[in-house]
Amino acid sequence: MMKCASSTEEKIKDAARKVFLEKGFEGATTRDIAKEAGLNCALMNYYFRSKEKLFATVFEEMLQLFFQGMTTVLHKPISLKEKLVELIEHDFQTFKSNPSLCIFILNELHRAPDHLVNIIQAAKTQAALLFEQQLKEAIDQGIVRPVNTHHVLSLLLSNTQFIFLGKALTMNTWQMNEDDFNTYAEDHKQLITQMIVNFLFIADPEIELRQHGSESAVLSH
Amino acid sequence: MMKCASSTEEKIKDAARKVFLEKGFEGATTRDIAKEAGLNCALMNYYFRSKEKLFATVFEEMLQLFFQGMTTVLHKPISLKEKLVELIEHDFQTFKSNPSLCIFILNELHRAPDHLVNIIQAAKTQAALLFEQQLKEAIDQGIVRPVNTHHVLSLLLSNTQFIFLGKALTMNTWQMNEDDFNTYAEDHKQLITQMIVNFLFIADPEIELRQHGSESAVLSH
DNA sequence: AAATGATTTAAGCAAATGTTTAAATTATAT
DNA sequence: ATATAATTTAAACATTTGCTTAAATCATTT
Repeated sequence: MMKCASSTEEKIKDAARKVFLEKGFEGATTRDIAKEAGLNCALMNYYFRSKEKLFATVFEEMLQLFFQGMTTVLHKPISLKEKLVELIEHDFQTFKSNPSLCIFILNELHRAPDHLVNIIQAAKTQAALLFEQQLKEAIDQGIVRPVNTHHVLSLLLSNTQFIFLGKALTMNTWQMNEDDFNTYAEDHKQLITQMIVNFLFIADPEIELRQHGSESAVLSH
Repeated sequence: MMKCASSTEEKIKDAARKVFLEKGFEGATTRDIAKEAGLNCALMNYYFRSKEKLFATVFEEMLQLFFQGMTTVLHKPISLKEKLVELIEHDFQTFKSNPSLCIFILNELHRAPDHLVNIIQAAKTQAALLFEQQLKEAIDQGIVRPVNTHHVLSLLLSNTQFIFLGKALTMNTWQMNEDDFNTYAEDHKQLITQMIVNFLFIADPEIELRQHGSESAVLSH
């Protein structure tokens, strides 16, 4: 009864993912996807009912993958500071291995806000609240500057996303090749990690001086 | 010989700007634009030769406007710190009054990198070098942490853009109305200004304690 | 092997798209 | 006023689009 359904289905999804990421929803055509998959274009509607449905499937899977990584980090039994560092690391890794992902997600957010909002709402309850609680505790303990969860998440996401959003521009403007860019991205990751941690965590001079040496030395006159 | 060319031309550009901003290049149709302008759709090709050319015109004008503001700030005879603050203020203002502008620009960067790159290259030589020089001087004087110009510009742009890129998501996720969002954006502006300035400028305890009171107080144990 | 149901294909449909055409209208110069 | 050139319009053109159809192919069951 079944020949190799899952195989073709996967081929279509793979092709769709690639083409949608590259050209966006409107920019991609069903024939583009079929060609990329090396399949008849009617198959697209046989397995998924429409371009819209195929897109939604691919999009949700991709977002799922992204959130899964974040959720894993958020659930780890580690300190808030370690969590922040790992979240930044995770985002950098994700977007580095797939630079089109940011603009793809942001585009969908602009095209059909409700779609993304619904997915986020579902994922939110899982682990974000845990993070929020941990942040609040740290604030209560006077370890962290009093700041809204939302602001913190914005800081993380904006600083990790942007570098990859502007990758083409950066490489061109500053005459970089792929290696140069990776070096630059790595530097920037260190920089924003330091900046965000320094900003959020209220420095305990005794400890901070040993941990961050040069950065904090200047504050100890 | 001329009836009211410039008037119709402007009407088309206004309509195109609006529709392109809303739906992007592929998402917008020539008929959408004609309808928005209340004009026959053949006029679009009479004044601009093609959809692509119309888009390029509108896009370049919009980018010009954005850079003009930045250039003005960069040319002001003020300190580096004041410049940073004003740049952040300018970007926030620009994107606040036109939230679609970020995604629009980033989209074009993804769709046709060369287009944007050429424009930027032309604008770059004007005022950015001036900023770079001022930054380097400050670093030499030990006022500012040794950091690349590019990193600084990334910090500015990423933190100002992101909040507006994710506006729809933010408002929905955190149940905000337009006023709430504006308040949040204003808060975030203050926060990132403080964070970036604190990070870049090497604090002179004597002065900093008076300027930033609560933030730096903790560092003075 | 024959029958059945799942999968794949080629062909094409209806609508939409960017663009052109040729005629109609309007403004301007003589 | 009339001729001329600029502007505007309705209609249509050729492609491209998402999607459907109906026949062909393949795998599985009996």
